[in-house]
Amino acid sequence: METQDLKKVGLKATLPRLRILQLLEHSQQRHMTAEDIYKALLETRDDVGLATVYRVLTQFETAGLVVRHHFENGLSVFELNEGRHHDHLLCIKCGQVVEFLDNVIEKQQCTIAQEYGFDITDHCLYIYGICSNCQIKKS
Amino acid sequence: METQDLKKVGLKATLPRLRILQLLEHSQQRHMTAEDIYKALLETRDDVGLATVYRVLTQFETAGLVVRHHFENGLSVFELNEGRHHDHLLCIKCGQVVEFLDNVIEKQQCTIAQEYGFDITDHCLYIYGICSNCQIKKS
DNA sequence: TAATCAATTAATAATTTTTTTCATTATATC
DNA sequence: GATATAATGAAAAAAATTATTAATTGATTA
Repeated sequence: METQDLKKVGLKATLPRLRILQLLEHSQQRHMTAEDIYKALLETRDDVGLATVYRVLTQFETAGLVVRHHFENGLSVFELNEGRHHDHLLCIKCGQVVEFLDNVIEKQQCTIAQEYGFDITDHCLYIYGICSNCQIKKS
Repeated sequence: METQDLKKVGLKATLPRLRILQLLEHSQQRHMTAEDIYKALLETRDDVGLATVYRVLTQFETAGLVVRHHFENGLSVFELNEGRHHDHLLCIKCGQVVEFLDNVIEKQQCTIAQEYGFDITDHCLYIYGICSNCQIKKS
């Protein structure tokens, strides 16, 4: 149950936190902006302030429940952290997001970091393109 | 001369545009925020409004003179586009930025895009870590 | 189960980053 | 050099995010 997930990371199980966590778990979109979440909660009559959404998401991030990304439009999007790291492939037409993990790339990143004497802490790779669907319907 | 570079892409050679272009070409930092540029111009008494800086950078971006990045703090940074694509390695302590290009990774990205039926248009890879300098002085 | 207390929230204000508007000024062309 | 047009600066507006504060909620204890 979500209440336990929150307790585990030292956060009180409050209504806003539960709702946001549930939303991230069950929403169609895996990747949501703070605004997305705020609106979704309004629709289900769970009136949670936008400031609270931001605050909770930041708490979730530091607690490791959630991962924050900056896709190239400059907006922050959040996704549930389900343990397994992955990178992203994004359609610039429809916004579809595909997650993938590739060993060749993962390894090569370590090699590169080493080469430059860096102690790697994190990385993110975004590939932008046009998905097969959007290729068909010519704009 | 920079005047020609601007004309070539269909932009009038105005003072603000020349100054910003020159700054990007000759500054120590290759990667600057709009604010950075604004401040640098103030220091040299070239009074260019912040709004103009943003406007010009956006024009430069669409003209292909400049590339815009969103590093993981969410800020936009701009760098001169000198033709050769590259990825970035960033020190999270001192902010140092290293540019690199790796064929293994480049090729693998195409392979992945293909695999998912995407027609790849662009990509960016940011590796975050601690540079050798910052590793020595323990925080 | 009620009382207590610290943590959390909503609401609002404040910040930060970026974009727009519009009157004024500069640029390129003739 | 005069003129038409495009670009600028300043200020205001928008958009995104963070901080403040008084009031409420959830957890704990009696």
